[in-house]
Amino acid sequence: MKNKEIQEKRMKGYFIQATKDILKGEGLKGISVRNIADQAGYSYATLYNYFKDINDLVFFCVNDFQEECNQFVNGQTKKTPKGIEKLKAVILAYIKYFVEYPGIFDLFYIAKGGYFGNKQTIIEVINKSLDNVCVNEWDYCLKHKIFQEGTIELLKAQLRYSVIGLLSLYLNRLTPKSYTEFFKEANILIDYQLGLKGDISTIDKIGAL
Amino acid sequence: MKNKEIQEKRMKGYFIQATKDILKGEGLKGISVRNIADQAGYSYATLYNYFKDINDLVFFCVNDFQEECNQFVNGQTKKTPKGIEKLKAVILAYIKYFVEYPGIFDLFYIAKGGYFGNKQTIIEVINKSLDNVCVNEWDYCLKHKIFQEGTIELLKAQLRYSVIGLLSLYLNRLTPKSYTEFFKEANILIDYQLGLKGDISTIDKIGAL
DNA sequence: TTGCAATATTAACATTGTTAATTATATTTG
DNA sequence: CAAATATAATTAACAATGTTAATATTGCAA
Repeated sequence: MKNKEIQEKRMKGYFIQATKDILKGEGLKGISVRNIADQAGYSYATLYNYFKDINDLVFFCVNDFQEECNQFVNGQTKKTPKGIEKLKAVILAYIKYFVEYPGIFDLFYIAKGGYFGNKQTIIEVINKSLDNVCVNEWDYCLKHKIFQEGTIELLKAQLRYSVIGLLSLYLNRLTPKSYTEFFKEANILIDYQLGLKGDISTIDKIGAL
Repeated sequence: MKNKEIQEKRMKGYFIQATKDILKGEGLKGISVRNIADQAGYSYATLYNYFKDINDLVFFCVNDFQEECNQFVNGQTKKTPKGIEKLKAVILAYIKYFVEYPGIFDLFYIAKGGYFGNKQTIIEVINKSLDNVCVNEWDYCLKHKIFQEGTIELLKAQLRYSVIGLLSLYLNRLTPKSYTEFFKEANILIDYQLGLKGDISTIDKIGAL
C-alpha cells in the first residue's frame, strides 16, 4: 500500500516536472498532452491515469513556481538593506521573474481557471502571490511604522493589481515596446505608489520620510 | 471596381458581426472558424477569402467594442457633474462594461496578440482604451488645476494598470468572490488613487480639495 | 509457472485551424 | 442571348488537439 503511493507520487512528479520544463521554455502554447507525455517519457494516455485532465496537471505547478519565485526574489534582494527601498527591490524582482518566464505569468494570471472551483487553494496561492513575496517587508514597514496598517492594506492591493496590469500589457501587448522602457515605467509606478523619489504621496509617508 | 469593394466590405461585415455577437455572448471560448461562419450564414472556408486567419478577424472587433464602450460609459455618466467624482464614475462604468462582457475583456487584455506585429494600430487602441474613455475628464482636471500635468500622467498609468489587474483577477480568478465585494474593492482602490474619501494622497490633491 | 490485477499503450473520436480541390455563381465577350 | 472565363463558395482533407475505450504489457501472488 505504501509502495503504491510512493510510485504514484513519483509518476505524478515526472509529469509535473515535464510540464514545468515546458512552461518555462515554450510557455503555455507548448503545453499539450502529447508533448508533456513525450517529455516525461510516457505515452499520452498514461497521463490520464494520474491526472483528471490537463488542467488538473498544469495547476499542480503553481505551488512549485511560487516557491521558486520566492527564492529568486530572495537571491536578488538579500543584500538590500531593509526598508521601503527593499520593498521596492522585492517588487521589481518579482516582476523580473515573470518577465524571464512569461509562461509562468500566463499560468498564474492569464490562463482560464475555468472549472477548478475545487482548486480554491491554488487560486489562493495566486491571489496572495505578490503579498507572499513581500510579507517580510510589509511586516518590517508595520513594525517600524513606515506605513499605517490601513495604508499597508491599500498599498498591497494597489501594488498587486498594478503589477499584474503592467505585466499583462507588457507580455501580452508589447506595451511599452522595449524592456528598458517597461522597466523604467515599473520604477516610476512603484516609486509613486510607495511615495519614493520626492513624490510624497500620503500623509503616512510624509511621516515616514 | 467599386462594387467589388462594397461587396467585400459587406461580407467582412457579416463575419465581424457574427464574431462580435459570439464574443459578447459565449466569449472567446465560443470563437471558432466554424462557429463564426455558421452564425454568418456561410461555410467555414469562405471566411478565409476575406481574412488571413481567425486572429485577423477577431482583432477587427476591437475598434467597434472600444466605440461601444465609450458610448456605454457616456450613457452611464452623462448626468454626473464634472470633476473628480465624474472621473471616478467614468472609470467605474468602464469596469462595469467589461464585467458585463468578459469576452471583450479577454479580447482586449488576455488573448495573445502573438503575430500581429503589423496590427500596431489595434494595440494602440487597446493600450489607450481607458485613457480614451477618460479623456474629457482628464482635460477638465487639467484645466481646473485639480491635478498637475505630471501627476495626471502618473495617475493615468496607475489607473490603467490597476484596473486591468483588478479585472483580471476578478474575471479570471474569481477574486474577490462576489460582484459586491469586487465593486467595493474597485471603489476603495479608485478613491485611494484619486485622493477621494478623506484619504488625501498627494500634495496636488491637497491643493485641489 | 500460471492467473490476476494494475498499468501502459495503441486505436479511435470529436473538435480545432487551415489548405487544396471542386462546385456554383457572376461577369465578360463573341 | 449563349459560351467562356473569372470569381467566389463549398466540400474534402490534413494535422494537431483533448479525451475515452479497447488492447497489450507488466508485476506480483498462489
